[in-house]
Amino acid sequence: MPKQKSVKLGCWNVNSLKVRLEHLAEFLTAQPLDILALQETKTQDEQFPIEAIRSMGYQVLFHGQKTYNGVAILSKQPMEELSRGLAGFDDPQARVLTAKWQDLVVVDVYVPNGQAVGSDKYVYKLKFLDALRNHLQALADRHPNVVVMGDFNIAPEDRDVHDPKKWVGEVLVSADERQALGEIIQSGFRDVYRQFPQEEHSFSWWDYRKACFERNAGLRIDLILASTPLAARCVSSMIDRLPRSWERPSDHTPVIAEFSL
DNA sequence: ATGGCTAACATGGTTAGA
Repeated sequence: MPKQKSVKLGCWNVNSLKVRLEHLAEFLTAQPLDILALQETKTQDEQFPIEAIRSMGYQVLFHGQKTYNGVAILSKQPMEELSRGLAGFDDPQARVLTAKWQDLVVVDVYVPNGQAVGSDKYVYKLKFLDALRNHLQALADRHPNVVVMGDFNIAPEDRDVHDPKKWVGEVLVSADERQALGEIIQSGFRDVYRQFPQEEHSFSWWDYRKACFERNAGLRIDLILASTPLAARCVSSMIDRLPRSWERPSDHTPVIAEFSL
């Protein structure tokens, strides 16, 4: 019987890696995760701060572009890059990175925002989610332990929304995108945060405007989804609000899950 | 009423986020 070990994973939309490097170092000192998936690095690969990440004690894979989007996976132990983007979904936007870490397949995802229900960007969001479901299905067919984590830009349920009445039908909560997320989950994944008792009004993103963080007027749109066999090995999950309280923060805060493997 | 912040790119004001 192999010895059980604890593996801690997290995801965080940093809203510019360059601006948030000090916060990242501070966070990883407080929460020495085994794997951290970043979104919105907004960094071209040629300019990626490999050395700064290395000095934090982490290896890193990255898939970026100029100005927008960009994803990166940090880990203490070696990883192998499996793919960039989604098979069969030709996309110039750098939003998905898939890697193998020991027996785990890790998918770092930055789902499109969608701008407004019915817009071109909303249509793109739904197509992206369909391609993401296919990507995850193909991975889960070959690997029992798949985790997909990042900024989904969808609040799964009304309890993930500070004021559901105000948000009815809006992008991030609308029926079609919730349905698309539901299809991913129904294909064999679990939102591990909800496997444990959590405080009401737990959110992962707060608008910079109108003192939303101070009023806890937020949404839970950053998710860790684990394949069913892996989800059974999840022992805890939490949102770490602390980095959102720091000076000049990202508008998102990290989400963490611990597994017994 | 379409604002209110923040970041990138650029160096003033637009694009995008969510």
